[in-house]
Amino acid sequence: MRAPTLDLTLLRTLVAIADTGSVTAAAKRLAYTQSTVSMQLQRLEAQLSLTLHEREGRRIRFTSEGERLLNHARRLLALNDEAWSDMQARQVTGDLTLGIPEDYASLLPSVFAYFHQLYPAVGLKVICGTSAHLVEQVKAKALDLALVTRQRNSPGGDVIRREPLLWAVGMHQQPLLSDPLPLALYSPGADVFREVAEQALQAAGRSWRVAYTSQSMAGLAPIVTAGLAIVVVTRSMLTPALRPLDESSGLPALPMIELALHRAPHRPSEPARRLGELIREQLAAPDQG
Amino acid sequence: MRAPTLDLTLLRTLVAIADTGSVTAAAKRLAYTQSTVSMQLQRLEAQLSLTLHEREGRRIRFTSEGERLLNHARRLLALNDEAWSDMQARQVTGDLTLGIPEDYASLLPSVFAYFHQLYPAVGLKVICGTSAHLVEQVKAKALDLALVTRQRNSPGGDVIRREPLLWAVGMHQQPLLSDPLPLALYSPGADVFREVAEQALQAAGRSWRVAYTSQSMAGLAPIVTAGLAIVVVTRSMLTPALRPLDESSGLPALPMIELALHRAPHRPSEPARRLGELIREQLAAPDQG
DNA sequence: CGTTTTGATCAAGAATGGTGATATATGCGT
DNA sequence: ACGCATATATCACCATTCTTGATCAAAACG
Repeated sequence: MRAPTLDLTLLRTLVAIADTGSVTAAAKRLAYTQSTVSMQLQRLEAQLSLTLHEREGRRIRFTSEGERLLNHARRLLALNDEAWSDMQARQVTGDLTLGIPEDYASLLPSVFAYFHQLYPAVGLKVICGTSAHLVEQVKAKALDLALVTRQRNSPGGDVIRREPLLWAVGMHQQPLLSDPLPLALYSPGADVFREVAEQALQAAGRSWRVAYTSQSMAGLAPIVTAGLAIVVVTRSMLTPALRPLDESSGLPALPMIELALHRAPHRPSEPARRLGELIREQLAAPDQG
Repeated sequence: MRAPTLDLTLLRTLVAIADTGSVTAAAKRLAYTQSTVSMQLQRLEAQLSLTLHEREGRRIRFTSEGERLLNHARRLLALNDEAWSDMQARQVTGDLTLGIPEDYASLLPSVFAYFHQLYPAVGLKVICGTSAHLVEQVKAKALDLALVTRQRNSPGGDVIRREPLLWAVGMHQQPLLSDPLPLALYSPGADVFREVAEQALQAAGRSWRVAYTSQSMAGLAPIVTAGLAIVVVTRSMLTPALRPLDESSGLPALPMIELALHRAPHRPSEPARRLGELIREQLAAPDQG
């Protein structure tokens, strides 16, 4: 007496029939013939010695046993698919270099951790640089992927996420709304942040001066928290030391910027595809209003 | 490209190999030949294009992929087995009569609910009576099962559970320890409770009188809660209106009684077997100290 | 009504899975 | 070191199972 074991293939067929509502459609979806699906359904019923379906005219109706088995089947298949893709993921090997602007680093550690869990055999290297520079390196195939602020003049890549730009000032400082406005600028979007800010101010009839510049937010932090200038940041770059300014500050609204993922021009390696998908999934959700 | 589906049969042998630590032992357990199990393992590896095991000498070692798949396999098989037995349970049909002493009814409603969930197609009838009477009816095949207090003179049945007997008195009453002790007796154990109580009192050199009798605890409740007599109950029969008396009351300790399940003498019907097993499982745990 | 679509059934061929026999390797005792 | 006992891998063969294309019946549709 051997242990009773369900055939997941048959359960998948059952689910397909339920989803599509017809044997023929299920066959099409599963790339079987109609007769195969018909017989699979019978086989399943025979194995369980149960009646799973009835017909009223042409339409199929599942018995209560059928419905019940469908529940089991869906759970079982979900687990199967998860197991399968997990096992396959462990086979993905190779090396992979991703470029990001230094100031986006805070966005990604959880993604890296998850990626390493899924693909432990992939050697992932991350390098930092300005968006413009990274895009060049991707084109030169020095990088597999780069997650950058989308440049006006290099519109390639897929938009992963839109983020609002904000004016921000040191947490305990009053906004410095003097004229000209003292700006601190840095590089994550290379010139994008600067262009955007200057356009907005110009349109609002404000004058400004670039009081400080730096390669990264880290370099500007002391100046900004000291209240000597205001910066432009994305929402995800806000730290406890920064306070965003809303419309009541009188500063012009800023447009959204786009995070774009650039892929090397040749056919992407499997690891690169996977990481790309993961980044898209993980970063897609928030802030696209 | 068809949806990738694991073969649960192969996963089961994988688990068997892991459990037993050897291909041959796994084959024995699963009633396959050794060669079959060996090939099944290879087939599994081939389907996943993965190496799941290595050998060090004779001993088998699973690779990290193998271990990982084992986790998936165990979960998948657990779900499979649950699904299978659930589906099979729905096929169990028939009628079934269970006898219980009225005062055990409180013990069983959750069991009945669970039973009905598992075996919705079984018509379950419950009848009440004294333990002695129920045992007779089982012998006469008028009942399929009876859960009774085990009688000294009818020792059949399987012991499901042992329960301590307790002296109890109305919640707000002082114990009536007058001499002779006024007892209220009723029938769940037919004469068992009475015999046991009287023996204990006699051994302790106490005198007593049977102040009240009734067919069920319900009939005695007013008298006991009024403080006119003390009763003997099992722990599971305690209600908020009853207060158990411990050794400090000076009453002699009472022995345990046994709950026994009697089955009709002919081969039990499938529903009867199932309910019997369920009762055993559900009632087995507590109070056997 | 005739037409079309859908599902069931059947026979046949292909593919898969299990078995026994056999070869090979490992561990163990003398 | 040698041989024996036990475990595993491999192979060819056979039985069973699975899929398919063809065919038929029944239902929907106009």
